This record gives sequence, structure tokens and C-alpha cells, in this order.
Amino acid sequence: RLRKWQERIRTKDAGERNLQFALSEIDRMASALGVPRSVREVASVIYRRALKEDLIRGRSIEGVATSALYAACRKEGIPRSLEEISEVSRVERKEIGRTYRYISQELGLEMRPVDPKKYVPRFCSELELSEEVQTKANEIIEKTAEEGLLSGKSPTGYAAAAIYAASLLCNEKKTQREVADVAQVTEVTIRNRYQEQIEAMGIHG
Amino acid sequence: MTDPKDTINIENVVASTGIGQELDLQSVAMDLEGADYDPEQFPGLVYRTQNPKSAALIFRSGKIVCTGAKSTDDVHESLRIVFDKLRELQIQVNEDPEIVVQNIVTSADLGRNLNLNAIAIGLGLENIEYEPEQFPGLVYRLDEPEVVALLFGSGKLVITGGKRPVDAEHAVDKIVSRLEDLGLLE
DNA sequence: AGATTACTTTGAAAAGC
DNA sequence: GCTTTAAAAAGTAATCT
Repeated sequence: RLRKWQERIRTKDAGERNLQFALSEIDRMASALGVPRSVREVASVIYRRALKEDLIRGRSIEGVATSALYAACRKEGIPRSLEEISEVSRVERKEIGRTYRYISQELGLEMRPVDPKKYVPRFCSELELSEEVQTKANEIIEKTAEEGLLSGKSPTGYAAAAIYAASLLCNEKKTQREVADVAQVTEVTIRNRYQEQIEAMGIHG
Repeated sequence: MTDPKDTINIENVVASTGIGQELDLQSVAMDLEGADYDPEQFPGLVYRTQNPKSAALIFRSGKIVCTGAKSTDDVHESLRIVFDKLRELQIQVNEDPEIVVQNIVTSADLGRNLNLNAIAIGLGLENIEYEPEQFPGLVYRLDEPEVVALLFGSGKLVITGGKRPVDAEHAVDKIVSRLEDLGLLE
């Protein structure tokens, strides 16, 4: 009677506290990543939906909150890589990726693969590259992706290679190391993607 | 044009069986050369056969899992070797225990490069998983046969989850016809 | 700049935590 | 859920020469 009632209050409070914790975590991570408020709101909605659909059972609140933020960034067209997301979360990259795939499937988010071009403005501005380089990088991505070169390749590495190539073509050279650092990929990946892209573009580097 | 079905290759067969007798894995581990047994880490004892190459997981209950074989014949041959090894240790093993194939992993080649982005959208984002940041393959789950296919940009694929070799053939046929219908093959 | 090794994904069984 | 086993696909990564 009274006991059941108290238990319900306790459960409700615990659930409320957990939700508050998740939302504050989303806020904290979003701030650390510097993404706009709209993204945090989309992430909150995704998190609440996951909660409503009981997808958090067997998973950590932090993991679902982080995945919701990752999904929200993509949905809003300003993707952060799993590498970048994991730097502001206490959940490891592999777990974020798994949880993201799970909630994405269960909630039917129907997320499209990340377009490498979405990384161009942010990476280029971190490298202080001109608008001309950005346009050239986008061109390279567009053309080579049309030829099927993008299949199976990571969007960050693909964007990094195109930016590296564009910086050379526009005489604003950045080293592979510099581009690799902002894109969080290795020089080897940039080298491999770069070779394929310039070959497909008919450019001789 | 080679029929993609002709490119199917069985890469791994997983099967389970049992000798119908409980085992003292500690003593089996002592007497069986090359046996790996670490109950703290895993309850099964690992025994590898060279010809055919496979790994058998032997449990206290007498149940055995065999994996790594390249055909169902190899599974039977590998398990025959395991049964004989156990008999050498004076362990009673049923005449010929039933061997059940649990999973077959195959690879195949569609012979054409694939635009995974277009395929993801064409097959329907709700039916597939394609996260190139995490894995280069597109994951496609079929209902009939009930298998999972991993499609790669090269046109090569992996089919797993099937219990009969024909499951892979049917899966390849379905995948080819769906991609053709969508105009995404070629 | 290679070469090697290793890790990511899929599937299934076993017994136990 | 995890642990272990084997194998393929192709991309990415760490480490060594």
C-alpha cells in the first residue's frame, strides 16, 4: 500500500535523476565539441525515444547519451567522428559505435552514410585553408565518389586526402601530418586515399 | 560472365556434437598433447587438428564444438580424429555421434565493383547497416534464406549464418537479382 | 615508405560467470 | 552480456626496418 507507493516514487525519482544525468552529459559533451544548441536538442529527443523504447536496458546511460549525440550531429549535417566523440565521452569508441548502430536500427533513424564533404569546412578552417581549397576539395570528393571510390572508405580519411590534394593544387600546401592530425587519421590513410583520388581525377602529383 | 554462384567458397564450418560421456578435462588436458585448457578463462578445452585444420572445443559435459574446417566432410574427418584421440585415453565415445552443422561461412565474388552508398539507399536504409567509419562492409540480412551477407566495394562478399551450403547459393541468387532490379549491378 | 601484425564486422555452438 | 574457436572480406592503425 504505502510501501508500494513509496517504491513508485523512488523509482520515478531514480528515473528522473537518470534522465537529468543523461541530458546534462549530452550538454557537457556538446559544449566540449562546440556543436550548436539545435544538435543538443535533437540528441535529447533521440535519447528520450531510446528511453521510451526501453533500449537502455543492458547498456550504460553514458553510452546511449553519447551515441544519441553522435547520431544527432550526423542528422544535423555537422558530423563528429567516433574518434572525436570518444574524446569527450568516458565511453570508449567501440562501445559508442555499437550502441549507435543499435539505437539507430531500433529507432529506425535511417541514417545515411556520412558525406565526406561535411567534414571539409571544419577541417579546412582548423588548418586555416582558403575557400578556394575547400571548393577544390569538395570537387575532388564529388567526382571521385561518383566513380565509386568512396565505397567502404572512412569519411574522415577520404575528406582528409581530398583536402591534402586540394591544398597542393591551390599552392597552400599542408603536410600529410598536419591534415592527419586535424582529421584524426594516419598519414598512411591519407597517402592511400590521395593516390586513388588523384589517379581518378587524372591529376599527376 | 561467370555465375557468381560458381565463385562461392566455403571458408569455415562450425558444428557441434557430443560423445555421450562426461569428461574430466583436467586429466584430458594432461594426457592429450597440444591441448589448451584454462578453465578460468574459458570452460572448454581447445584441441587443434592439423589435417584437416580445425579447432575443437571440448566440454566437461562431453559436448564438442568443431570450427575452422573448410567443408562438412572436413568437419567429420576432424571430429573422427578427435574421437579417436579420446578413445586412446580410454574414454568411451559413442559409435558415431550425431554431428550438427551450426553455421557455414562462405565467400563469393559478384565480379563487379559495388557502389555501397547507392546500394544502402536502394535496398532500404532500414534493412541494412553500412557504417564505413566502423567497417568497410555493408551488412545485409536476408529472410530467406536466413543468412547475413557482408558486401564490399570490390564486389566480393561473405555470407554467414547458413546451415547448408545451398543457403549461400540461394543468398547469392537473391542478392544478384535484387541488385539487378535496382540497376546497381554493373 | 613498405612490410608485418592486428584489430574492426557477420554467424553459431559449447558452459559458466 | 562476456569469455573462446575459426575463417573470409577491406579498411585502418601501430610498430619496425
